[in-house]
Amino acid sequence: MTAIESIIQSATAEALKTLFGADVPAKQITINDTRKEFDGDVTVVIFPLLRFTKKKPEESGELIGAYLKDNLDIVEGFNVVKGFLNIGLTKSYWHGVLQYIYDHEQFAFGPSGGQKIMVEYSSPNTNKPLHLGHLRNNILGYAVSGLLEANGHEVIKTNLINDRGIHICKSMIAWQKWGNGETPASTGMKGDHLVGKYYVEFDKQYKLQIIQLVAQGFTEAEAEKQAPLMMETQEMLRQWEAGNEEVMSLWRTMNQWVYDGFEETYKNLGVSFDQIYYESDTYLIGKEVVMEGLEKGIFFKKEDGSVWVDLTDRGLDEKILLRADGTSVYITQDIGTADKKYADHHMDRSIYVVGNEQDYHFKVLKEICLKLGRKHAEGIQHFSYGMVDLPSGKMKSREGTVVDADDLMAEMIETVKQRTEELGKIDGFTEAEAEELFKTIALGALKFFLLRIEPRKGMLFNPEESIDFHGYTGTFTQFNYARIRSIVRKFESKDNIPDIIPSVDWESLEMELVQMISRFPRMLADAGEQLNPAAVVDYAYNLAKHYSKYYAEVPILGIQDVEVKTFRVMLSAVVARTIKQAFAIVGINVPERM
RNA sequence: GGCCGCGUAGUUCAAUGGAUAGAACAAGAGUUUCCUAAACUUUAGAUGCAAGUUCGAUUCUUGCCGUGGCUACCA
Repeated sequence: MTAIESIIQSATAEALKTLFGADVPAKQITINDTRKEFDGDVTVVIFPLLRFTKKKPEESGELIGAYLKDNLDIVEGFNVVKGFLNIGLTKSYWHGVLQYIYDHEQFAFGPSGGQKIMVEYSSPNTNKPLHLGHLRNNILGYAVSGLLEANGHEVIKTNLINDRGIHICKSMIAWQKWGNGETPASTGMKGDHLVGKYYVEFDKQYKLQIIQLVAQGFTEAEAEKQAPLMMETQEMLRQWEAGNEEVMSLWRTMNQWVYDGFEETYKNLGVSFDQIYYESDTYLIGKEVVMEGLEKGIFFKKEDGSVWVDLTDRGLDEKILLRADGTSVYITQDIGTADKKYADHHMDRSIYVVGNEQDYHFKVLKEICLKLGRKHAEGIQHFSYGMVDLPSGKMKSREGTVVDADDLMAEMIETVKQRTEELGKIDGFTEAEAEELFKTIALGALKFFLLRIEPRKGMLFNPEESIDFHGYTGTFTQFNYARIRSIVRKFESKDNIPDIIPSVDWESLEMELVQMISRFPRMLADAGEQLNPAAVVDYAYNLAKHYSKYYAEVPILGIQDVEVKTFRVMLSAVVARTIKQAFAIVGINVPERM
């Protein structure tokens, strides 16, 4: 089905050619949806065309409008307001659109055969559990992946686990000293939380040592370096790099606890990965690449033996790639991982879902890969999103204001349960069905809340608002889906839904709904191009909102006329399908009853 | 200091350079013999400041003010 936009664009270009002898590329012609307060369905913006028509806006509009009416049988009429040519399309055109959409369930999705795109998201450290910030990352990463798939791209979802380095050694040291052999099994604690507990314990004890040392006359900086705990941790890191079996064994054990914990969280969240990379596997590749660059003279060595890259010609600074002692820094492993990812998949693009605090890091990474002449360099794209703040301010682990991901999900489910029971919404549900409903609503609320804001922007997470069920929420959208399903079930219990949508007169709300649905493909394409799941969520909500008004004002099953009733049910079914599809793309489920 | 973002109703968010800047929450006033009231209707309320480009600027440019991030041999 050709989009109405391009039909009008081409015809307008044709009109300009015929009437004024002007060659204007069809795509340059601006087409808008006609604003509600004017008559018409689509609008051609005439102002930019005046230099071709050499006439006043009104006159130009009239001439082009007349041409379109004469040459396009789907044009029923037109009017010109200032520089805007509003075009009304025939009823039979819209009826045909609706029938087409009804028949083609996948009408909004892009054709397959797009690019091969890797999306890396989540990428946690293994020293503590996931928190609210990770939640935004995971939900965005999953949604962006779905959005790209919906646009016909092949997506490889990956997770790069940051499983080595000083942070995990801190948890290990603390567990050795004060853990008393605790395990997830012995404590009943989720593995990631158990390891996180010892990370916190380390920090506590470490601070005490610093205070003591400062009291003994050391400066703060000296104390931080010389605290026995820190010395021990650094020694452990050296032993890890040397492959000390005892250390490796503890490392493997504790990391496994964390992986098991993460897996549970991912499962509850409903996100997944096609491949998991571990930094412990890739950081050595990074070192090799750096040495390669050094040999080729792309990088240089300083007197102390550290290796650097000079990016001043690209407007950036010099950046260290290997420490003087030969150990790698953060970007070292990223260079290696980028190589490995490409060797594994040969993708066209590689998207990194990482917070905007690392904007500079990814600029540097891309420049380095470019300097190295890597084929994958151009395809590196940092999907940068803003931080999540709380009403009380920034989340700070030191001040214990971090919102834990598992706790948050559990609390939201509990709130949904209470509210749902109060409203008597689960009469006739089995216990399993009820549990599933609570989860669908709670996670829908959470995901909608995190996705509704444009990724680039920082966001405020207000716990009370996030679990609000009214207004601009996932719950409202789900509710309208469930209402439609209820109607369709009732209709189907008595009548069959035909293949052909009855041709009846439309209410204005029905016309609005059809037009909204017809914009689904364009919305998906735009959102996919801009990597903006917020647009998808916004679309689904708006469709639900319009339907809600329709539902309140227009009787559906209550109407006598069978044709009208059937039409309304079929239109409703298409609305429901669209809401479900839009939500599914960004990872939100919908309930059949609620 | 330098670099990169962001400033829109009381609040949280929208608006490919297009018409009278949209929602939601909160506040006020209403709606249920009828398909799920987790609903609907309705009132009031906003582009930080100053220039510039343009037929037209919330959008693009510059300056100022405010705010956040980066500016680690942390990740």
